[in-house]
Amino acid sequence: MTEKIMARSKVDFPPDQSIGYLIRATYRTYIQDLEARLAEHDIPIGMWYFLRALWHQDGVTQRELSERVGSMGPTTAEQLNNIEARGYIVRKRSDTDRRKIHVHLTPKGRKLRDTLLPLAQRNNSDALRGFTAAEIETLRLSLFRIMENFGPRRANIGASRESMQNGKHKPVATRD
Amino acid sequence: MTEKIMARSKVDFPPDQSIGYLIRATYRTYIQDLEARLAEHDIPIGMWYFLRALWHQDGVTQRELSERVGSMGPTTAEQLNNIEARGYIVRKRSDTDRRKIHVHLTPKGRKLRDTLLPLAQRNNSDALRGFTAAEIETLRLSLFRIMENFGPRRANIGASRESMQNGKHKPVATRD
DNA sequence: TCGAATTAGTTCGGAGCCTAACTAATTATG
DNA sequence: CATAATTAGTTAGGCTCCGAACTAATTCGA
Repeated sequence: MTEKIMARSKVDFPPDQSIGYLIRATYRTYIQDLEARLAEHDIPIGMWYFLRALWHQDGVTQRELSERVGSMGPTTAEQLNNIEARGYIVRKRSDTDRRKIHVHLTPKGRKLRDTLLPLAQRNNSDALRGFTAAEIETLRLSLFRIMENFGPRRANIGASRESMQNGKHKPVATRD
Repeated sequence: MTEKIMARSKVDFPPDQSIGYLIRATYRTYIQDLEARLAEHDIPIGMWYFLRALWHQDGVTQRELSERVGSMGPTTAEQLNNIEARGYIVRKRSDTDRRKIHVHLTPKGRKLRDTLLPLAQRNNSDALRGFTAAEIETLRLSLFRIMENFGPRRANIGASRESMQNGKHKPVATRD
């Protein structure tokens, strides 16, 4: 009764018409779903991205991991501490450049891949249930374009340009 | 040199081909951009969503705010504490139901709207630079469909169905 | 070659968000 | 009407993530 609806006053820009709002909401439903799936295997979401990157390529440095996962140094360090404590990885100082630390999966960590990677695939295909291949490609391109619009230098946080397998990716403002 | 590329072995599912990964990456670029814009006005991102919801409709309860923003009770409580401490809102226990607390903007809080809301609009239009209206609509529908796929009961976290102004929204699995 | 700049990683502190467990008020039910 | 179930909000604690400031190693340039 004390509610005042200001909606139509002056500038009306309801939250749910903002693309940022939608992206956030979509992200949250996605992440909560994934979190629940991983919880069944006792894997905190924070570890997930790093394990995933390591299954894809083993032995990379922490710096490279940060880039691939899209996280900052401290986050990477912390998660690697957790993952190491569980015995999924070992860290080896580089011989040629002693600043660098290479991260290697242990057999235990490597074994996880077979049980956990299908989770990501199911999560993925569940998300896209009912989408045609063309719709998926359109969506992917749109997300790429948004990332590039937000900050060209950041557009490769989540995925590298060349990952668009069939180079249909329209190069938007490549910023030489 | 100690790197082993496992990419092509067995199940190859590179991170950047996962839609979840792309959504996460897009969300992160978006949120970091918004965070930076808000920082110039000394508004932490955590407050933003609640202020935004209150500018849209004032005097709602904390419960309603939680629903609109898509956050859980404790998050709402904490952010409202912060916002209240800054003098942007006051909380009033309901007379008719003393469990409820209605949240009201102060003049100070209301005034913020004029300076801050345009930020959201700029953030929005920057994100979508180069998109046609049709492309935007397609993207919005895709995000809605993903949310519904992840969990029908959650699909209204970020935006209510009727917010799709021109009812083109294909009702996917409306759950009776 | 030696000091400055850069690079890799860590430590610290804090923001944001959640779940679990709680209190208080209201509503439903026998 | 009394008790149980539900609803609104809070408190406590944990996970995720980041920026700032730091150490150590390497590279650059005068």
